[in-house]
Amino acid sequence: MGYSIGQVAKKTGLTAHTLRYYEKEGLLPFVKKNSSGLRVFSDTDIGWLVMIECLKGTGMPLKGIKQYIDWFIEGDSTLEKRLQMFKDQKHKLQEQMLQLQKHMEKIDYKIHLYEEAVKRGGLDKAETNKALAKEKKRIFGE
Amino acid sequence: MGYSIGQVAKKTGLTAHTLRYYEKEGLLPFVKKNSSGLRVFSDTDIGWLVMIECLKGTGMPLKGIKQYIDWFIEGDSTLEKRLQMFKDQKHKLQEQMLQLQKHMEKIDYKIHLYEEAVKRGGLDKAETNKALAKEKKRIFGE
DNA sequence: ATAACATTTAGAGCTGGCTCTAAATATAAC
DNA sequence: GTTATATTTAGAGCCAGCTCTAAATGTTAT
Repeated sequence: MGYSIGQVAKKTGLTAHTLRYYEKEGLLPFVKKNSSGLRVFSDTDIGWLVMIECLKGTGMPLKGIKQYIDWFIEGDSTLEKRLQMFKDQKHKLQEQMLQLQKHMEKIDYKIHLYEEAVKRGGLDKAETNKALAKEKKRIFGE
Repeated sequence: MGYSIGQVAKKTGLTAHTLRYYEKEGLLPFVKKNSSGLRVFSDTDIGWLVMIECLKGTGMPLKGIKQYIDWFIEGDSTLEKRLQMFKDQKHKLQEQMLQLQKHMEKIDYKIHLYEEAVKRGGLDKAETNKALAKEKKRIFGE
């Protein structure tokens, strides 16, 4: 029910330094301290950390995450803002996943090219130029 | 067939500053200069930029990208290394996409919670705690 | 030929997100 | 009770990846 900063660090993979940094940046406003001034993380704090990891992992900067937390503290008058934030983040995430899919196709193609190249001892210049021409067309138009 | 740094900047969305920085970091070793010292980007350079964007977009640091370019310059003796690099990057990309999928589930759940909350004018504490307990269990075990 | 704009260089500065230090205090293990 | 380990603070340092500056030179339009 109460965890030391070291325990939380071990379990989350973040360092104690990073946890203190997050607190300083306003991302962990609910972490309590005991009578000697040591941080005691609660289950709720773990929940916030999981959310922080999620938002950070989808590209939201710490400032954006702090905004969400500030809205949470502000209370029910910010429910729509928070909903909108999650909707926006979902949209960004979808675009991100589409982009990664495109990158995956390029990388798959490169793997194909290099597997052929390894077999024959050199890159296929014609194939390489074909791919190049396609990209040039995409960027500079016809 | 030959593009100024400004043209390339406009088309790729990178700034001219960034393009010069990439060159300085060894990412654009094939960009030529004309008789007055101005950069002239070729289709091949555009191709490299597209590859750079792809690798950067999948989380590879510029140093890793430079390593690939150095191997390319080194020639056919590095074909296997380059193949392996792309295979490693594909693997990382797959993990990344899985992770994003998990983040998406969390965000979808939050959207659901906040849509309910907006309807009723406040968050469902019971629901919130349920999700919290699940995360705590996942991180700290039983 | 002149004005407006683009490009060059070396190098300084900036931002985000940590990461580490040092010296003091707290807790745990024996 | 003493050692070993953990935590505290304020503040400095670090790294990646840009981003900008200034002063000189090049290019384009009229």
